[in-house]
Amino acid sequence: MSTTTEVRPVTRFAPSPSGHLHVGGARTALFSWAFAKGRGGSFIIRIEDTDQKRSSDAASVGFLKDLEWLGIRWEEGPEYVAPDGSTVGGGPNGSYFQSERLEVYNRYCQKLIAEGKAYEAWDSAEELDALRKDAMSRKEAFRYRFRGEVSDAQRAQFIAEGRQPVVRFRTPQVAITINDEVLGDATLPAGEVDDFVIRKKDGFPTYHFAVVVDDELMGVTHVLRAQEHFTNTAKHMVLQDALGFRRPTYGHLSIIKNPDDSKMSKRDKDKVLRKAVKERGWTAPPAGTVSAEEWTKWITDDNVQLDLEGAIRMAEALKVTLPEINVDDFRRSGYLPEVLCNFLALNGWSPGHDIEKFDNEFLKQRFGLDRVMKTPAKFDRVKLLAFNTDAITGMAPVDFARRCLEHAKQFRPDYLAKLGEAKFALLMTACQERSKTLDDPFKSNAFLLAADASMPFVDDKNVRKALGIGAAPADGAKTGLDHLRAMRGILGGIGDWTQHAIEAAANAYAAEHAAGKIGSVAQPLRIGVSGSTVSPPIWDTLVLVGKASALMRIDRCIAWAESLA
RNA sequence: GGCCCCAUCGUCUAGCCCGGUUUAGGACAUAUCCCUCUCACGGAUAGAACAGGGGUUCGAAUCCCCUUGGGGUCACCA
Repeated sequence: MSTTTEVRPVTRFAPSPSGHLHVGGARTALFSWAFAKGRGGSFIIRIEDTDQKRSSDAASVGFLKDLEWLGIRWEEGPEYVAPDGSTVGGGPNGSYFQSERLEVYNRYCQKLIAEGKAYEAWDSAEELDALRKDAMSRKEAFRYRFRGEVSDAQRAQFIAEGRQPVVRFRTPQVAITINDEVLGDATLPAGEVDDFVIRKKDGFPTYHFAVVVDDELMGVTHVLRAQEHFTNTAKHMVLQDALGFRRPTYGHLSIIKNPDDSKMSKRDKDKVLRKAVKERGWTAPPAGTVSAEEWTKWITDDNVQLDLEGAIRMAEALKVTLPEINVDDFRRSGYLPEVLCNFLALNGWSPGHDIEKFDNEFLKQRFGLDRVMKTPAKFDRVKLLAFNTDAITGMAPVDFARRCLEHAKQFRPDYLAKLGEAKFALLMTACQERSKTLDDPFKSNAFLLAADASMPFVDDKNVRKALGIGAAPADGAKTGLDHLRAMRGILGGIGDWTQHAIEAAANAYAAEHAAGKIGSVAQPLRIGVSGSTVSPPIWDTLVLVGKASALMRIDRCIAWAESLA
């Protein structure tokens, strides 16, 4: 028993506080979770909130909901009540917020100072800047080194000046070999790591110090994290040695990039909006998007980000689509959590044997560090969409309907209100095979929500062709508009407004007047009730719109088409 | 710039560690055709890669070196 307990891995996901989970973070969490859970171990979440400037508020752990949605649950960490009522988190090694563990870090920090392994440094920001500039002028990387003992008199003088010391680690001047299960071993030459800060002047530990102390105290055995931490690992290892801690196994994951090779970032949304604004030459915010002050700040400083609601309104005004970056963005767009996990796992890992489709259970059983990719992956939304499409078309109709209903409650309440239960169910059956996301039934059928008296008709090539506008009909042949006029009369006489009855009437008409070509009748009807040449199957569409609305829309369409001719 | 790491179709990748079984496999995307009331789905077919150069070897995508390209890091941010 005890021997098996010893080999059970403990992993953790340790983000700084955020309201949203970024896809890169989601993948790190997924891999960490899968690694531990597949080996009977446990998975911890810890909040790295040691930066007081990025102060945390209530929304600071909003990303927990995203993790839960993905099916990633944690044994230890912040407590979270899932939508199903169960509680996730808690645990014996808390607090899981670093800002609440200051005395722990101080204890170890004092120990290092007492042993001469760390020391107070009193340099001001200006002095450090000067040192950096100096190093830069010699084309060298700046490395802080112990600058000599500070006498008691000097120390008193600094305190009198109101200066606050930081604590720096006295890094041994030896070569340091980083062991990494993904990237392999790498040796940094002696002197490469400087005397880095372990306690800031505000008394908070730096990331490097807190992470080392917590990983030890929480029993973390395996650390999977972003590749940007790879070189930092040397700092963590010298610290572990100085404190007499064991060394966890490390694995550094490559970053996820955009198709254009840029690093995927939350700023990408603003990038898209700024580009569109620039192209249109807008100098003021469109009405109902963001305030003038927000606009000014945003447009003059590329580092300023619009909040999500503002960004969505702006995107609508600009008619651009915001890139999905956060897990919640994908949820909003109608992606399935199991598909997102599957696809995320494929970015940087593969099970081999040409297996691509799998669930988290499979991932848990098969995931290992030996098959993790060293190279950065580009996030291919098109392939993600294809995976999502496959999952949706392969879903039992009842499941599709149920999940769309959940989605609609959350993001499309207006469709629910307008359609009612029966028509909502019909929309689901009519849309499943042509839906790529849970949002498609709504996103691509906005005409269902339109008012009969004002629904717009698209004036494009396809519409004109289907209606026969602008082109002389072949000898004696009827135009689409002619068919529409005739069908208006036939439809008006149908008492039993069902797909079957409508189709039968249309077929009979087409057989006699359109050489049996139902398409030349269906398309004008489609334009009539939806405003364009694209909709769900036409008989379903007519039922969804309803008889009265359909007739009214067709009348308006005829009048509109006549005005074009 | 110093230091560290990486390199297979357009993209995600299999194969590489343990050289020959590879005319380098799969998926997404692309092209053409078929199906079709629109859109989509689906079916069929096709094109598409070992970054470049040196070695080692009977033989290299697989091992070694160099070049080029890419990434990370060099904060009192994580």
